[in-house]
Amino acid sequence: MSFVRVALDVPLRTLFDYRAADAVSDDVGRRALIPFGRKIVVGVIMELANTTDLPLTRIRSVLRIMRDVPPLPADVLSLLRFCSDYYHHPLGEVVMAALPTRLRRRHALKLPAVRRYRLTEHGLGIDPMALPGRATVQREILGRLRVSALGVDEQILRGLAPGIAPALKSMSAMGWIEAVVEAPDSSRAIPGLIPGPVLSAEQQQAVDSIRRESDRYLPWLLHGITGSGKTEIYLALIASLLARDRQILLLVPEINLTPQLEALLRARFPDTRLVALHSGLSERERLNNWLLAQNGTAGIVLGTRLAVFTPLPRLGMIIVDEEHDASFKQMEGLRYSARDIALVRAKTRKVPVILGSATPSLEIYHLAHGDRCRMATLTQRVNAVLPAIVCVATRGEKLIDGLSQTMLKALHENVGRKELSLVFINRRGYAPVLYCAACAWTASCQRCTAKLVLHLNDTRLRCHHCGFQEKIPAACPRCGNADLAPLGQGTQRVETALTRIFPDARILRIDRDSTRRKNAWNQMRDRIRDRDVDILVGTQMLSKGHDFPQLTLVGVINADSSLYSSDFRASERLFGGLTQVAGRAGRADLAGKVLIQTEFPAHPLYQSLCRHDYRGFAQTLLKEREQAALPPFAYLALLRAEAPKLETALAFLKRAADRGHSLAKHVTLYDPVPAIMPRLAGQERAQLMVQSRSRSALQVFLAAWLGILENHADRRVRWSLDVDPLDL
DNA sequence: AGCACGCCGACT
DNA sequence: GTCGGCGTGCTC
Repeated sequence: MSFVRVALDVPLRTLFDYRAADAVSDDVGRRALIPFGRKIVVGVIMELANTTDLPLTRIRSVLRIMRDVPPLPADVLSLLRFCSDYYHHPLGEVVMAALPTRLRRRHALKLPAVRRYRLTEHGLGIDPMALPGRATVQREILGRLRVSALGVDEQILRGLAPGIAPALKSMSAMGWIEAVVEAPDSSRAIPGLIPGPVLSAEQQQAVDSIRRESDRYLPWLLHGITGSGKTEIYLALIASLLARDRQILLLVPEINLTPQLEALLRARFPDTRLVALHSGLSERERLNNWLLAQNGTAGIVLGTRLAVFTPLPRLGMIIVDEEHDASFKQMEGLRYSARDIALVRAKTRKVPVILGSATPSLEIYHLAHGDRCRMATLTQRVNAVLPAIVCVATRGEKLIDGLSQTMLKALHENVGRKELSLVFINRRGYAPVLYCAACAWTASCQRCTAKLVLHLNDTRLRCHHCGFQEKIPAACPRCGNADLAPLGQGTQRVETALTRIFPDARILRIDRDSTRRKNAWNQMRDRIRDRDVDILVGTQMLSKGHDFPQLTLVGVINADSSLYSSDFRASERLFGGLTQVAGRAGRADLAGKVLIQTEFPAHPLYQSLCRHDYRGFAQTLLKEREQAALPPFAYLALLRAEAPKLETALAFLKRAADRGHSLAKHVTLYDPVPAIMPRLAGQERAQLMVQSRSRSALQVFLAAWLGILENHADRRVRWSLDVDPLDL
């Protein structure tokens, strides 16, 4: 009798046994259609078995093993198992979350025809420039096909512009181009390569040392200051791997960053099939790209954290760009760190993994000082020097909408020189607080422990945590005073102030609100590139990986707010964030200057920042972390609980702690406390921290502890475990 | 999670 | 007399 053990998308820590007479070992990793309760669902076969622990009467039969796409390979299955064990999350949910949504459903798949187009003899003789001016799409296609003698995948062409499909049809009809239909795996050929800039000695050295060790598992921290050309290193490494017929997995923090990098990769490697994998794709694109990665056709997979689970038969290297970025950690459900999982995956596949950053996480920086991780360092900017960073003391200063005289003067001069300036505030909206001067009332969210943020362009108060919004009251709801005042600065307020102070300057605000409209961000980037802007006002969005070549002045206001936060990672993040914004200044041939307004110019963080001294600052923080037994010198887990009443959540955690104490060996359980934001979207939240100097002791404890917690579930409380939490 | 079963309050 | 509230238990 043969059985299969199936992973299902249910929050249960078990696999489910089914009868499957026709199952063979090649079916492990395949999807199966099965009856579950009174529904029919899709699961993934994790194991074959000859026996089962259940009475045979309870075993049902698999309806169909779905052999339409190849099975998940062994290394992905073991990675998913690892994830489930390490993050203590039900295996079924982990496995199903790693599949593209289309594959989680039972409907038959329409599999994409892999078709590429190439120029015919006739087409080769057509001069794109000789086409009528309005034939932009045809010109684009011809231009693209001219670069690649091998032809270009239809999917890639379709991505070039809207209206590609009909153009392909008519161009085929005219005999300019022809379609080549081929079996999925036959498209490999020696990839063409457009040479990039000549590498600096330092860059070349980094590339050489990584290349020397590229046949085994080895993590590399690529620590390169902003503007030092880390991307060129990735490209050089990618080129050598493609030449050896290997696939590269390139992970980036956010979708925002992919279009630029994607364009660069496509330009440099015109014959290599590159696929993107992120949540911004349609289900269909996601499935197609995933399949191209899985069957080995895609040479480069560029994706966000979810791409770390993609099957890659010829994987040769994993690159994690902006390794320190918090977006690599998923904050709900399976709370995994794609950066950490990338390390595990590289290890099982015996390939190198490159972790790039100008401001590495202390975890990785510390790791790179041991013998299990190498470090390659870039200390010089390509064709530029680092900007001068200067603190502007604001204590006792009179500020105009948050801006000091020094800042305004610098902006004035920079605008006069026709150079680009950036004012950075990490807060969108007009003002973070609406305040009644008569009775000290402030507008706060009914559902969260948070103040409502004043948005003046649509005259509403908004909660940035739960999305609640309402009209701005005409008078104080508590005392009737009609004189309500906005307190503090947001991007809109600074934009308004600058417009007033510099009436002739072209000012552009960039934050989540101003870029919400589709394509808005692209248009804004074009405006900046075309030098149609004098002053940019923006949030974090601006600091992540964007190059603004003419930017020479960066002003930072309200940086102090996170200086004395209760989160032990706050200063690491502040230093990193400020280094990243500062790094936007002074590229190409123009010197840059950075002004940071602060009440505490003598603070060691700012002192290190002004000296561009990441190393010194990191060493100070590491010493503190070691003394306090915090990561990377200890390992943490957080049991989070939420309930309608805080007392319920706290009581649950208290009971959990009581049950845990007897199990705790080399593990410390702290007292349950309310979360940083005790109420969020109407739910009250608390958390319990578990700490250990030993990762394995922590793991052993968590496994035993969760077993107990599951048997004492309180249905009023929703709880979850966060291993290696980033936010406390 | 989802969905059944099951036992107590206000309605056609 | 029933419709439906959500407590409890189960899914191979």
